[in-house]
Amino acid sequence: MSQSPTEPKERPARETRAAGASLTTMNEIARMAGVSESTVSRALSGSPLVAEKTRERILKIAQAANFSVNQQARNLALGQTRTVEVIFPIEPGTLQQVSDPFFVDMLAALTDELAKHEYDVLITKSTPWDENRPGCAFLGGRADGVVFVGQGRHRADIRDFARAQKRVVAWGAADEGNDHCVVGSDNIRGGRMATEHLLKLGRKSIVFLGDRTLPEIAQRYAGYETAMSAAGIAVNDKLVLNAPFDIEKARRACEQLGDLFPGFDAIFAASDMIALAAIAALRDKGITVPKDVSIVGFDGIPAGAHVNPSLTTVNQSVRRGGAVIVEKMMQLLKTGEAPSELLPVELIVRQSCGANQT
Amino acid sequence: MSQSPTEPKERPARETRAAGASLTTMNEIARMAGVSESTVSRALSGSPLVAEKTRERILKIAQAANFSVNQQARNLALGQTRTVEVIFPIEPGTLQQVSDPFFVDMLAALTDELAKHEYDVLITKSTPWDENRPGCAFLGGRADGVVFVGQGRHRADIRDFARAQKRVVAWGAADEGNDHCVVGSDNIRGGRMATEHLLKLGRKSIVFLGDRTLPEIAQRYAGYETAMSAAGIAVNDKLVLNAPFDIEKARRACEQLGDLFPGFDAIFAASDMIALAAIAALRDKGITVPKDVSIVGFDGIPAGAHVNPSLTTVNQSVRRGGAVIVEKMMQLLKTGEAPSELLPVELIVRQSCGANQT
DNA sequence: AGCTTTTTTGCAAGCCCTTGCATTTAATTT
DNA sequence: AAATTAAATGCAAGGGCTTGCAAAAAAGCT
Repeated sequence: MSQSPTEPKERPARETRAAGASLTTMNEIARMAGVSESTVSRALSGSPLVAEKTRERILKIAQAANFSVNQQARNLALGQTRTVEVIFPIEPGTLQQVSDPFFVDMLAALTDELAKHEYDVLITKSTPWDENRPGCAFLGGRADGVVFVGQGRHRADIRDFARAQKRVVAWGAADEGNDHCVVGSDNIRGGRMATEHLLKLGRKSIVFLGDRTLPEIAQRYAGYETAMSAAGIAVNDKLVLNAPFDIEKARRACEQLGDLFPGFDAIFAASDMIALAAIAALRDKGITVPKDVSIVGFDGIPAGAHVNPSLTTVNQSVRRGGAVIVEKMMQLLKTGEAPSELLPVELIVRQSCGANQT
Repeated sequence: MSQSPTEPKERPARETRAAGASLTTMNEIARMAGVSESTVSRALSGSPLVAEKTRERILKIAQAANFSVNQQARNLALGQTRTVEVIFPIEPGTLQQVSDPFFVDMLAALTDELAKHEYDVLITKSTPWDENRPGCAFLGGRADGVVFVGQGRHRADIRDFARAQKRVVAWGAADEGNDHCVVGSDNIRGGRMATEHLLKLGRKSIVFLGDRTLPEIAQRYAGYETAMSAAGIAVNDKLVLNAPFDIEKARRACEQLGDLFPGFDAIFAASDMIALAAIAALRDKGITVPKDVSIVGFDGIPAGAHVNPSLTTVNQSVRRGGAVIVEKMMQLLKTGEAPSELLPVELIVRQSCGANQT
């Protein structure tokens, strides 16, 4: 029995189906239910175009067959992904910095908020402008938008990227140059609050500890500077020290504090982890916090309340930040644009500044 | 000019293309290059079936058009996703617990390792057996496999899930009952090491602090028990205290320690965060660590080295754990099975146990 | 130049869904 | 009961890509 040559020959189905994945397809469900694929699709997606009786029957069958629709195919058909990519643009090689509890909290917040909108979260370390890894998932059509958690040194890159690809929201320091959406804490104000608090406690020689090449930190520094000059105190360059985020490196950077002492009586640390490192370094030299030196940190990490001395800090509500970022993203996805937003910060006074001696 | 009715009518293309997404399709590139879609596909994927000259031409055009292939479509065609879902099966509502630096480090490790294999990472909070959120992405065909970071109270659920869906790797306490792949630290050994260390320092009344309903913690407790009875000391039930992971709650749980004192002279805390909370709680009562009470924690969080007193702890290499998990997952994806593995732990002696008085 | 062999290309089916429109079936109306 | 309207279903095209196989083009031989 030879088939006519124009008739397509039966081809053995490629055996590609992943072992654990949904074994059934809509097609099979349709066959089982004795209806067309379209009806199954509509039944499952709650379309009013299908009779209630039919829907129930199909639902039952689908359930029994342990079926769940293939989102990949569904999204392709719908021209969406229901996924947002979250990028941590940090130095390649080490993700250690992420240890900073800030990142987790942010990630948790983003995950929660996006889940509310039924969006998935795709995590990436490689940045889109990374030479070696050509594309981020967003560009590969695997995400509807991108969130940059922190702009770090990549501010210009992010700006360019955002300009080309729309649908970008970044956490960090807003900047007139951007026309993309940036959500961030009011770092300037936070820096000022911290510094003013130290000044109010009678401290005069305040060390600034942080990497000012990072825009967020630069802003915190700006606040510091403002407060100092408002108090009529000239900033002493010797007291402005570079300290990286990574706690190990920060600890090493803080070693020089010993030599400086007693040239200063307070520290404003650009992050809580840095504050922790500084306290440890001072302790090594026999310098006591807050007796000899007052310290204020920045971030409000949970552990800050439980260390000794407990950390006075400028708290940024990461939870809130995540919520706002997602809000902006949704707006962006819907309307095509979203304005930047600055989030308020608050000073949490605990022991390390010396205001509360317990 | 009327069209014949059998001829499909021109239909306006649905305008679904996301604004920022790859604007071009292979089709367009093909047209630009004057070749067929297949040739473009082959050219871009490095097939040897295409002439080098043609490939270069196409590559150039694609580059100029800022084209990148739509992974969603590609993966659909290939019957894969190149994505692994990472689930944190923690109590719904709060992801706060994730603040525990352990989770971030783990996530970082997983992301890094999976990236090496060119896999993406999808984060989920909702578990597959969650009533309200019917399916995890894996079941929706959006991932090739699932990693559970911690089994928590869901051990049975995870076991069932793993049995039904293959391609599951879990971090946590291995168990004879499982036939799925579990990677975890040697918690029993770690618990024993910590306890033995305290005993060696001459401590006798050792508090165990942790939630033994969690299998990982139960194992750490088992190690504690073993060490105690090996030393000929009966475990005093009054000294076994329930403390949750969350640092705030742990702190509250630790408040009762004050009343117990001086009924004990050491603490083995099931996690570093709990240890931190305990130290803070003791300090409130005027009890000093390590003078009055020795403490050993578990995890090896980075900040542990920099707090006061610095934490003696059982360190588990999360980095290593992540690498092994991914290794297992790859094996699972390839061969369909992978054996469980137990990872070694090490004791890091610092100040909180009193062995090192600086 | 004519034929065989090897390279390159293109065709079209398939991955698993969604959805506009035509068609069938059921419910109403006169 | 016939005609009209409404409700439920199916058909087939389409989303952007891959790939087996057939067809075309180029290369190698005699």
